[in-house]
Amino acid sequence: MTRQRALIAQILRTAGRHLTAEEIFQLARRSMPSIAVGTVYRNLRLMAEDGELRRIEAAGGPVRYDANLSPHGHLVCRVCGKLDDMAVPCLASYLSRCTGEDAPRYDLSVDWVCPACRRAREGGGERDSVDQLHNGSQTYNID
Amino acid sequence: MTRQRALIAQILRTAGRHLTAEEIFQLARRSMPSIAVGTVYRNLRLMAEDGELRRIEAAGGPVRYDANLSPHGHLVCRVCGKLDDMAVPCLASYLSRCTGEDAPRYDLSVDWVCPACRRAREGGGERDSVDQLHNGSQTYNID
DNA sequence: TTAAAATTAGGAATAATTCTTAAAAATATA
DNA sequence: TATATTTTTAAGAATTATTCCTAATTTTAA
Repeated sequence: MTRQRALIAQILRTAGRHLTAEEIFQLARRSMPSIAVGTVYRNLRLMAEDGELRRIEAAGGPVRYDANLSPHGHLVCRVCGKLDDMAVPCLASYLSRCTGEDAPRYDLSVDWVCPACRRAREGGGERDSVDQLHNGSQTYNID
Repeated sequence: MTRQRALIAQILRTAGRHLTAEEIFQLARRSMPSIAVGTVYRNLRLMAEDGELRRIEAAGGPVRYDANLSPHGHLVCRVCGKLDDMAVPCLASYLSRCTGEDAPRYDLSVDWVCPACRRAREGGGERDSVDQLHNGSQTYNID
């Protein structure tokens, strides 16, 4: 565990959102100006291999990294590109049965139009059902 | 619809597996030696935007393209890299409820060790339960 | 405290993809 | 059908994301 790796891990834990390698590099050099971009990539790769963080390959854009290790999917707005977390109950246990993995790692990204962009598109006014669904909790029965 | 685009669509439909842009380019130039790599990329992007084909971003490797439009996930072997299709019943309808999309497009890739690599690793011998799942209707070998 | 092993900074190299431009092809119009 | 307009193409330069290389530095082990 080097100072560089500790810094990268801390940035990701406190970010509160999904950062790209480049964003992590820019944040890291604020407190450690000598850090190299290759160091950021190498440590991100190693930590992902060790399961200390998750790689997420969201549609189109560059790879992002997530310190939240609990299984979840991602919603990608096709209008503004915003990335949201999404609970997918039961998916992990279904995949565990299919693959024989104890804790299967998956990457799920779903294309949608986020509530803000949907309202802008539809001219505002009516509240649509998407907001309620997104803020509520769904159950996913796969059996 | 140009000759180039028709060729690309036909290659993907008859491939029987998930091709990268580079593989599609190599196959295309056999019957149309003048085709340019940029043309392949542009048409793949346009066709994906139109929903005529699916982009799949499997862990690590380059983007692959899939003419199979029915919703399904992908299994990626972490040892040999082989890519298999995988049925995920109910996921599409769950995502439809969450996102408000009629036919939500998703990209699901799951990290596992395929049956062949698992046997090689464990020294062969015992049939494991993964094989049964794999040979059943859950998954089919595509790559 | 010193030796060995691992990691770093810095930059070159690579891979995948997009962009640019003039020419060719496709489509619309007369 | 001939011609004008629009779209798409080929070719390759440019860009973006990422990995690789090397000597120097840092970390770990003895």
